[in-house]
Amino acid sequence: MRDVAKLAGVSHQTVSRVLNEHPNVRQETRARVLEAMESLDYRRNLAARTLVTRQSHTLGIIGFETTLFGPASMLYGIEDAARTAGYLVSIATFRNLEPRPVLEAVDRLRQHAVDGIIAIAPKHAVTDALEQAPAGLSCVAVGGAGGTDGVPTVRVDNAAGARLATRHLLDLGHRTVHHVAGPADWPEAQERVTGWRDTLVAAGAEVPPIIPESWNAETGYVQGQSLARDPAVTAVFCANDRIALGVLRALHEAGRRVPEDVSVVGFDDMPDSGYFLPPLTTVHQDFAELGRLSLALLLEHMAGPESPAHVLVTPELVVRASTAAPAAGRRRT
Amino acid sequence: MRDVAKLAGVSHQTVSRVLNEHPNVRQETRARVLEAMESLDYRRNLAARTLVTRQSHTLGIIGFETTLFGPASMLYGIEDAARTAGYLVSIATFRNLEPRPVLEAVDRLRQHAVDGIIAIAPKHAVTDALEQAPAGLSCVAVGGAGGTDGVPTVRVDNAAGARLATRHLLDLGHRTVHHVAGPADWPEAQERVTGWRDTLVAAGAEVPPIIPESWNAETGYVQGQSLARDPAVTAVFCANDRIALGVLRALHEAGRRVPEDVSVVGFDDMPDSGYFLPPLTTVHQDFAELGRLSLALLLEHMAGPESPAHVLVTPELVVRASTAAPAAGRRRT
DNA sequence: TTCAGGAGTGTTACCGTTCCCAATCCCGGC
DNA sequence: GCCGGGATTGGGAACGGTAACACTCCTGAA
Repeated sequence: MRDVAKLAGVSHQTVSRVLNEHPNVRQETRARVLEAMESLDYRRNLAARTLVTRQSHTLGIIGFETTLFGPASMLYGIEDAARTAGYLVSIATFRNLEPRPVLEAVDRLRQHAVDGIIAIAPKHAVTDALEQAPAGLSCVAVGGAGGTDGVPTVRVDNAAGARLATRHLLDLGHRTVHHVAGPADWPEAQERVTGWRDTLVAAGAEVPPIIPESWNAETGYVQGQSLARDPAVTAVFCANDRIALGVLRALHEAGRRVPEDVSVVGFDDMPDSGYFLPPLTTVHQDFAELGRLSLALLLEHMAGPESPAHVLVTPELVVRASTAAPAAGRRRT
Repeated sequence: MRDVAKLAGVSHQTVSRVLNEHPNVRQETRARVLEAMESLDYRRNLAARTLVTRQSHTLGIIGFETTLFGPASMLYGIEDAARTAGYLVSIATFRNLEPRPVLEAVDRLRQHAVDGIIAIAPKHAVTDALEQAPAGLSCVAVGGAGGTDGVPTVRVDNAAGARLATRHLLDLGHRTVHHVAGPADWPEAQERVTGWRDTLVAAGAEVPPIIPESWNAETGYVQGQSLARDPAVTAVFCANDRIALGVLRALHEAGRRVPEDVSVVGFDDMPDSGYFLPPLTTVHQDFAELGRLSLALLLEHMAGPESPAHVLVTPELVVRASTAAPAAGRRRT
C-alpha cells in the first residue's frame, strides 16, 4: 500500500479511502490511485484489515455428514450466495454429535474470526450446542430441527411433506400406508413420522408399527423384505429416496410388482430417483435453495440481531411411476 | 494477550513463547502463563498472527460440481485430514470451466492468504489455469486430469479401472463390451474410454461406437434404450453408476433381463449401487482417501517444493449381481 | 578467578490496514 | 476583504501478535 501511495503521490490514508470507496476523494485523485494499484498489481492484505476492523469477511459452516446429497447441496447453495455477498466460506465438520466436537468446530471457526456461522444441523445436539455459543457471533441453523428459539432456523416442513405423500397414497385408494422411518434421533425423521401418522389418524386408517433405523438403502432393503411378505401391504412411504431404493429391490425380489401390487413413495427427490425401477414418486426439496435462504437469514441477523426469524419451506410432491391405485382384488380384501 | 501477561506477571513476549511452545521457558513460568490464559479464556488472534507470519493456517479448495458424490467425498476427506494437520479449509467454487472464473476463485483464496490450494479439478481447464497461478503458492490437483507437469496431482487410474471392468466381462464369455461414455471433455471419461477400448483391441474384440454425453442417469436411459433394441448387445460398461442406473431401467423396460440377457458394469461404487436392481457390479474408488492423499501431498509440497510428485491410485472391481456369462444360445450366435 | 556461553526474560520494532483528529484548500455569504 | 464550513488530504496511533536483539543470570571449563 505504501508503494501505491508513493506512486500515486498521495498518503496511504488516501489509498485506503479509495479502497473503501469513501465519498470524499476527488475524482482525479481516485483515478490516479486506481491506476497505481493496477500497475503494481496491488491487493489489499485482508489479515491486516481483519486485525483492525474485526471483520474477516469469512463465514463458517459447521456440518455433519456433508458427503450426503442434502448437506452437500446446501453447502453449495450457501457458498454460491456467500460469494455474491462478498464472503468466503470456511468449513468445519465433526464426526459425532456429542456437544464437545460441535463446540470445538465452532471454536475453530471463532479462532479464525468468522463473521457468522451457519450450521447444517440435522440434530438437536447441534442447535443445543449452538445456543451455548458466545453471544456476539451470529448463528443460523439450516435443515433440521426447529423449535430452538435462540437460533434462527431455515428448514423444510417435513411434516407437511409426509402428509403430502401419505395423502397421495390414501387418495389413490389404499387402506393404509406403511412407513419405513429414518433414524429416531434425527428430527427430520421424527417429523416425517408425525406427518405420516397424523394423516392416517385423520383418515381413520390403521397406523402400522415402524422400526426407525438409518437413512440408507440397506435399511429399506431389510425392512422391505418383511413388508413384502405381508400381503396386506399395498403402500409404503419411505423416509427418503435411498430407503425407497432398498424397498424397491426387496419388493422386486419377492415378486411383488411396483406399482401394481405395492405403491412406494420416497422423500428428497435425489437427482436420479426419476430413474429408479420404476421411477420414484417422491417429495421434492430444494436443498441448494435452503442453503441460499439460510445465508440471507444469516446476513440479516448479522446486520440487526433483533430478528430471531424462522423460515419454513414447503416441499412438493413429485408424482412418477411408483404409485398407483391398489389392485381391485386386493382393495376388496 | 496484554492482560494475560499482566496477570501472569511476565512480558507479552513470554506469553507468545508459551503459545508457540518455545523451549526456553521455565516450567514454572509456563504454568503460570497457561493458568492466566485459562482464567481469562484467552484465545490468540489469528489475524494478527497471520499479519506478521504470513501464514494463515488456512487451506483453500477450489471445486466444480461439489454437490456430486465424488467431489463431496473428496472435500470431506480433505477437511478431515486438514483438521488433524491444524488447518482450516475455505472453499471457492466456480460455475463454468472458462479460465477466468477459475482464476477468480484462486484469487479470492489468495486474498484471504491461504497457505495452499487443492483443486478438485476434473478438467484440463482447471489445471491449466492453476499453472498460471502465482509462484510461491502451493497447489495440488486431485481427481481428474493427469499429465500436467507443473502441478502435483492425485488421481485414480481410470484406464486401469476400465480395463478391470472390460476384462471382467470378456472373461465371462462376452464377445464384446459396449460402453456408455461420460462427457467427452472430462479427462476421467476419456481415460475410461481408452482403458475399455485398449482391452477390447487387445482381446481382438470388436469396438462398438460410443456417444459421449453426460454423467447422469438420463444419458444411461436414453442410450440404454438403443442398446436394448440391439440383440447383439450382451455386455455394457457404463462410465459411472448413475449412467448404469439409467441403462438398467432401459433394459428392464425393454424386457431384457440383467444379468441373464445383458450384463452391466458401473464405475464409482456409489453408496447405494449395491441396492440397484440388480445390485451393480462396479469399479470402486475411495474418494475420501483421495482427498486425504491430496492433502498430504500439498503439505509435502508446502514444506519443500522440490517434489512435483504424482500419486496414482488403483481402483478395484466389486463384483455383484449385474454381471454373468452370456446366455448359451446367444453366445453361439 | 575469570570468562564463554546458554537459558530465561524483557524491550523495541514491525506486519498492513483503518480510525481519529488536525491541517489545508476552496467556496459562498456578508 | 473576512470568515464559517464542507471537501479533501495527511499524520500519527492503534489493532494483537512475532522477530530480532539485548540483557541478566547461572554454570562449567580454563
